[in-house]
Amino acid sequence: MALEHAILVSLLEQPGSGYELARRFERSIGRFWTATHQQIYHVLKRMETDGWVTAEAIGQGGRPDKRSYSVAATGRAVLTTWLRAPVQPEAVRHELAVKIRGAAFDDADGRAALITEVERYRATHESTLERYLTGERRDFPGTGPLDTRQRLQHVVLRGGIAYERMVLDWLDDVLATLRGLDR
Amino acid sequence: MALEHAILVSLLEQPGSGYELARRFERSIGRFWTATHQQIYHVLKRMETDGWVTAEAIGQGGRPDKRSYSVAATGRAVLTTWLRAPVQPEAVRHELAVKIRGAAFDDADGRAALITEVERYRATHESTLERYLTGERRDFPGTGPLDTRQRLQHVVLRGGIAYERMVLDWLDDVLATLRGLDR
DNA sequence: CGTTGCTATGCAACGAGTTGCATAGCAGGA
DNA sequence: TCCTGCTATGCAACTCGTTGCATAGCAACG
Repeated sequence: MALEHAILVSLLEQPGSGYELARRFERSIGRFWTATHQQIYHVLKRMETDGWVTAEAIGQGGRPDKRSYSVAATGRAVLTTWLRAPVQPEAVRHELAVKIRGAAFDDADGRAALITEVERYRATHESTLERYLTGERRDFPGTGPLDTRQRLQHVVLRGGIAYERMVLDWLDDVLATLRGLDR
Repeated sequence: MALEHAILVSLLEQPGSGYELARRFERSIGRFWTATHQQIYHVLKRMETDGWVTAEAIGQGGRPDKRSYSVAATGRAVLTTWLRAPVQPEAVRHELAVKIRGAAFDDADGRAALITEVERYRATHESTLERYLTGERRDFPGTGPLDTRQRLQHVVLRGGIAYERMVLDWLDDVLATLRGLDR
């Protein structure tokens, strides 16, 4: 429903091929909107048919052609309309929370396994936070004024950083709680 | 893939009908796993066929029968296996973040509309936080010891509270940033 | 020289989840 | 009395998204 719009924003920031978009979704955009390359190719095809984007084939010698996409006037209009529409409430899916409540119906062994899992999970969030902070130091060193686009990118990144810090604090709380149960 | 497990946890906490489950998903469980009544009825049927849950028909005079579900031994075993499996990384879908980055490609009018939207969005999160805090005061007043289930429910609720507080802080940051652009 | 991995795109099949609609009786308010 | 809303379940059609697989050439490593 909204992958189209995430793609439009990404292509406005920088035109590119489906493959390049897929890589951006693994990095920058993927912080707040995930998508596989399949889904991206599929949606790009439809967007091209509907005239939201235009494609330019770029030959590259031996390799298969690259199709570089840019946003067309129709796509820009669609995006503007969407931007002014109400924000839909997010569909929350937090598997770990389900597991924690489920741990009440498992034994001490199961809870020990969950503690190990939470520690592993915590480590991935810790490295995510590191990555965000590295990116922030690189892109927003605080020297010189920022334009509109950069200021908006920065505030979204700050959201990601705040989220990761909150998660890490909560996971410490979870670990302390789990460890306090079987003792 | 994991709605089954959320249902199993909810039914272990308290057996009930599809309708009752749907209402729980609007309230308690829905904090970290959303589902419509359609999806719940569908999955319950399959779980019954697979022997994960058993249903008991409860006649209610004139009204259609209620089918109250309980977790069977197979279902408990399935849940235990799942609880010990690695936690899958969450698929993030944060529409507002896409809109904020997209606002760089809209004009001042569009950004003014976005500010209004963010304010409305902020108000819904504020009332969500209020609801959580009210529930916390009611269910965990701090008098007397808690059993395992309650302690786990409380730590999940604390996660929800921390999340809402983080969101509110971030939305203030977003509003300040948006207001700083066109001035 | 073979294996691995990267760029680059795509099909086919499936599973997950939403939306609209339908039924049916009861309770309560305008 | 009519309308709204709640309990209680379900079908049908659709969209969204994932998974597995396939192709194809090139570069780098051992």
